[in-house]
Amino acid sequence: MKLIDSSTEHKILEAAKTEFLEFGLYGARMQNIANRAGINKALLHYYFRNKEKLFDKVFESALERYFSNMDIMSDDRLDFKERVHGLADRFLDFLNEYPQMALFLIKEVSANQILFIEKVDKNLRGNKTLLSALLDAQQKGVVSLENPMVFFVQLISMCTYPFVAKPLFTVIAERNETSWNSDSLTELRASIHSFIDHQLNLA
Amino acid sequence: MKLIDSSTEHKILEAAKTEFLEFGLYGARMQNIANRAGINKALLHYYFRNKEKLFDKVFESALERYFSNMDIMSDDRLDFKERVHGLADRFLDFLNEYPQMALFLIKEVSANQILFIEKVDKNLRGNKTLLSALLDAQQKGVVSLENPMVFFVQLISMCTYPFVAKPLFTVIAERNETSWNSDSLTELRASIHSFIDHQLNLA
DNA sequence: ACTTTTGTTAACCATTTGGTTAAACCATGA
DNA sequence: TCATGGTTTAACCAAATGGTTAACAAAAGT
Repeated sequence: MKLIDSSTEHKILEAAKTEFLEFGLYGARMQNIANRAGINKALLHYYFRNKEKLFDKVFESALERYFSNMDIMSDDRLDFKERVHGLADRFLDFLNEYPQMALFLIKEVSANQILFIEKVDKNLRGNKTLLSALLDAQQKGVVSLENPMVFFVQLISMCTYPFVAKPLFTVIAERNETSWNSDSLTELRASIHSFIDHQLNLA
Repeated sequence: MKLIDSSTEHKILEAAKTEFLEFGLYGARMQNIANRAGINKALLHYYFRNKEKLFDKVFESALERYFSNMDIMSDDRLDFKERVHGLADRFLDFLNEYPQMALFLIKEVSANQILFIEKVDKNLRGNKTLLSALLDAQQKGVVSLENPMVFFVQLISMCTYPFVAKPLFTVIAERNETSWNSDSLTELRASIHSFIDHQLNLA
C-alpha cells in the first residue's frame, strides 16, 4: 500500500511550494527544490515524474486554498451583507499571510490560460463564489447593484492589488516620506468595508 | 557620428518589446527576438551587448510611459478633482491599449526590487505624482481625506487590477453566464469616477 | 582606388538544466 | 539469512540557450 504522505514526498512539496511561489514555473530550478528539500534531484522525478507535474500539484493546492475563501458566501448564519464583509476580511487576511500568492496565481494563470480554465472549473463546481452569490442576490432583490460584475471586480481589485503591487507602493510611499505598512492595511480594510456598505446601500 | 535610430536597432527594440512583454526577462528567448526582428542573433549582442542590457532598454521605456500618465496632476488648467478624474481616465485608457503592461511591470519590479528603486527615482524626480499631489492638496486643505495613502492605493488598484487579472475575471464571468468586456470597462470607469467623487467629498 | 570602420552572418562554444540510468541502500517478510 | 521491492544516490546525457568568433559585406573616409 502506498503511503499518502511519506516524509520525503511532503518535504519535496514544501520545498517546491517555496521555490515555485518565489520564481514561478520557468524561474524555479529542480536542483534548488532538491537542495531545499535536502534530497537528491532524481527523487523529484521518482515521486513526481517531471517538473510540470510537480508544479501542477503546487499550483492546484494554491488555487484550492485561494478559492476556499469563498466558502463564507454559503454561511447560513450570516446575512448577505455580513457575508460580503466577511469575504473581504478573509481575502485580506489570506493575502497578508501569503503575500506572494496573488502574484503567483495571476502570473501562472496568464501564462497558461487554456489549461487554467479546467482547473478553475474544478474549484468553482458546487461552491458558491462571490460573483454567483452577487448575481443570485441581485436577482432575488436582496441587493440592488448598478452592475454586480463591476462591483465584484472592484472589490476583488481593492483586496488583492495592494499585495500584488506592494513593492511598487512601498517605493512610491517612501519617496513621498510616508509609508505603506500594517497600519495602512488596517485603514484599507476599514475603507473597503465602507465601500461595500456604500455600494450595497445605493439601491 | 552614431545614428540614433538605425533601422536595425529599431527593429530589434520593437521585437524585444513584444517578446519581453509576453514572456518576461526569463521567459524571453534571444533567438525569438532575432527571428521577430528578421536578423541574425549575433546582432542583438552587437547592438545591446547582452540580454539584460536589452531588457533594461525595454523596461525603462515602459516605466517611463507608465509614469508619464501622471503628468496630468500638474495641469494648471484643471482643478484638483478634475485632475484626479483625468488621471483615472488616462490610466484606464493606457492599460486598455497595452493590457500586458501592468502585469509586465509588476512582475519585473517584484523580481528585482532593489534595481527598480533607482529606476523609479529617475521617473519620479521632478514630476508630480498622484500621491505627492494628494499629500500636497491634503496639507493645503484642498481636500480632506481619511488617509491619502489608502485612497491612492485603492484608486490605483481599481484602475489596474482589472487588467492584470483579466484572464481570471473572464473565466469566472463565463462560468456565471455573464461577461467581462468593453461595456464592463465603461461601467467600471463610471463607478471609479463616483468613487473618486464620494471620497473627495467626504471631508 | 584603397583603406578603415561599421554592419551582418554562419558556425561554434560553454554552461545550465530537465531528465535518465544503473547501481547501492535498506526495510520487511519468508 | 537472504531474497524482494521500494527508496535513494552519483554519474551521466541531450537539448536549449546566452554568448563569442572569424570571416565577409557594405559604407564612409582619404
